[in-house]
Amino acid sequence: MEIEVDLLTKEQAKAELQRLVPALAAADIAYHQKDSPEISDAEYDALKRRYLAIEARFPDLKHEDSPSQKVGAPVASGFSKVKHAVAMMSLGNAFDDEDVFEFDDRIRKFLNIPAGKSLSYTAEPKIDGLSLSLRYESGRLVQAATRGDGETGENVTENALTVRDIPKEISGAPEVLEVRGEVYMSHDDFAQLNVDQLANEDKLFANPRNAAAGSLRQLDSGITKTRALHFFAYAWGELSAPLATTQAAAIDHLTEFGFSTNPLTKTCVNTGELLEHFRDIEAKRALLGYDIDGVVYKVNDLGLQERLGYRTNTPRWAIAHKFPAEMASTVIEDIEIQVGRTGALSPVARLKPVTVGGVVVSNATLHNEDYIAGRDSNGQPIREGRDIRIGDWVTVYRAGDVIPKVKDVDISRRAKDSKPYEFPKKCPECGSDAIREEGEAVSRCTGGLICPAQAVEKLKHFVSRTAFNIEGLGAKQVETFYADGWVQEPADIFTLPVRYGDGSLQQLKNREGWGAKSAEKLFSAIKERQNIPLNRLIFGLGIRHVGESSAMTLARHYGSWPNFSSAMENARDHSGADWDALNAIDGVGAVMAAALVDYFHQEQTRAALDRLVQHLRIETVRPPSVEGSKVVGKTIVFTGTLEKVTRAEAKAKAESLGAKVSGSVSAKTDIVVAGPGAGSKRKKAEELGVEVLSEDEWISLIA
DNA sequence: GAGCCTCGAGTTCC
DNA sequence: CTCGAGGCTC
Repeated sequence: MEIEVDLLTKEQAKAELQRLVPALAAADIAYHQKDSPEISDAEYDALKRRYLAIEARFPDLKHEDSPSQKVGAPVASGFSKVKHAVAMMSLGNAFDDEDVFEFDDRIRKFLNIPAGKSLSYTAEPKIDGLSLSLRYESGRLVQAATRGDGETGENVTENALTVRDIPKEISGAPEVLEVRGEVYMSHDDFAQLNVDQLANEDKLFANPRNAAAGSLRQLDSGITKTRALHFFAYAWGELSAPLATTQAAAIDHLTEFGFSTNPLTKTCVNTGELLEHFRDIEAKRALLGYDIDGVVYKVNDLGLQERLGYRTNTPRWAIAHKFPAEMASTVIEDIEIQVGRTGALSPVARLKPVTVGGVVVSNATLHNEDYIAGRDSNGQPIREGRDIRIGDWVTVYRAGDVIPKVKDVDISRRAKDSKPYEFPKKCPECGSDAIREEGEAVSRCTGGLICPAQAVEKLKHFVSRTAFNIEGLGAKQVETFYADGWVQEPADIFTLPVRYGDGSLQQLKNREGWGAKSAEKLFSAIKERQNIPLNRLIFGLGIRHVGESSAMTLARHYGSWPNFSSAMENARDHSGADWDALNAIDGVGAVMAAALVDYFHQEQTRAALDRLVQHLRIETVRPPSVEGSKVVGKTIVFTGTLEKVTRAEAKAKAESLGAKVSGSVSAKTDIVVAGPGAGSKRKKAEELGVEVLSEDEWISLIA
């Protein structure tokens, strides 16, 4: 008899994983390579489910060749997936000097460093290539992974081994060292490559970055080897021992290990020096021989970096100062309206194709009605109030070097008979009224699920990578399946194999792009996702105002589906204990609470939900298991003046240890941390018998 | 009630 | 990546 996963001790879990990994591997080989399964699908599924459940509960026991790392993928992308031990984050951006000053101010505020006191940074060119994480164990390169979405990348080890700048072995480094940097191609090598491509009648690369990315992601590492790729190291991920105490010294160590590091890396003692170095690099830009798109600034002291920590997607201690974007002129040929999953009507400009920053751009977002009219949401003029019309000549650029945007309109070239663009009052997809609520910027189609555009977009969201992530069922497939009447709502996805059985396999096979293999894969992917973590389910429903992050908050708070759904039902009148509890969750306000509760209460959405959940086994979610933390789940109130750290820092730290930080003392408060000057809150805490700690006591508690 | 910060939703191109 | 809106802090 198996023990419930939830009741396993860590030792038991470890032993069981050791048993499950080879069993699953053997079954995999038997199934895929010998084509003769040795265990039934049901048995295999049960093993795998148990494996994943154990792994989910004890993430640090994750086995190197865990089956969870092999789910789907290999055939679709050709590369296996790699979960980064330390996430590869993106950077915040600065577009002008003012943004750089604000960056410095923010950091000083957070760390409580007065303006007079020196705070040094490193500054280095931001290479326009693709980031790569190299893992060294005992000095040997064991794995190279692309950034991917930051959490999970692709395993490109074979290809990385062919890049000359990447050492295969290093000495003097910590036992485990993940080196991060940028793979890029020089202008000369890029030009030569395109000459060769032309000679071989292969397609040309648009720019060096695409060429580098294309070269590194070759399935045949023999091809990668012929491409002149280079690598600059500038950061690190997992480390078994610290490299240094400052960013600059750590980079020096990377150089000593044998990595190329950028020669224009400089330590600056203030923002003035940062900007000076920025202009210096900008002046040298054209002579470097490789593409850069800005300069990266990082707080030099690694201890301070650690204190600053991370926001959801970016570190607080670094920023990318971008060069001004390249501009181009073109004509707006048409303005079309797209309908999103929430019914939002978004205008998109169809442009006469034009090259901007090495890429041909033919569409640009126009955001909303006001943006076209030349106003921002406060009615303030943008583009000096010039509106955008079909037929206008406009300047476009790629915001952050990615998203095309319309910068300005050339009124002098406007046709005499041109008329202002009239924003539609009806949904172009279903003809329902489009309503713009008072005080809102977007118009929304009122058709709900009657509107095919909304229905399809909701389905796309449901299957998307961050929601149900059903391999083999992407946006394209959802569109055809919807058009064919196969899938109208999420529940239909799970009845697909049942309703059509082998017949649907036959139908799928007859479709273009579908073979027996991919059809089987799709059905097994669907089956696999009948086990779904609560947070992914909540997010996948696509309830307005409930995104990935809020879904996680809710899942952690309620833990299980029965808990969550009954609370939503009980709160249906927007009152009562469950309603109050919902509103009391940190990050949930009245708007989100109403959206959630109404979703469960409204007949249509509720019925679709009931149809869906009967196919699912919803996995419980627990708050982050913060090993050794003594404050998990505790509610902390900080009051008075904190002397060692700032308020923001204390809050971030407490939350990272699984505590909830609140502003006022109540019976639910567990600990009040009181600095000098604490008054009424301290008194109230004492009255309520809540534990009161000094700042020093708090620090030793969490040490 | 204003002002910050974070998140959600929508978007492009390879 | 950007903008707008929601949530929280001051």
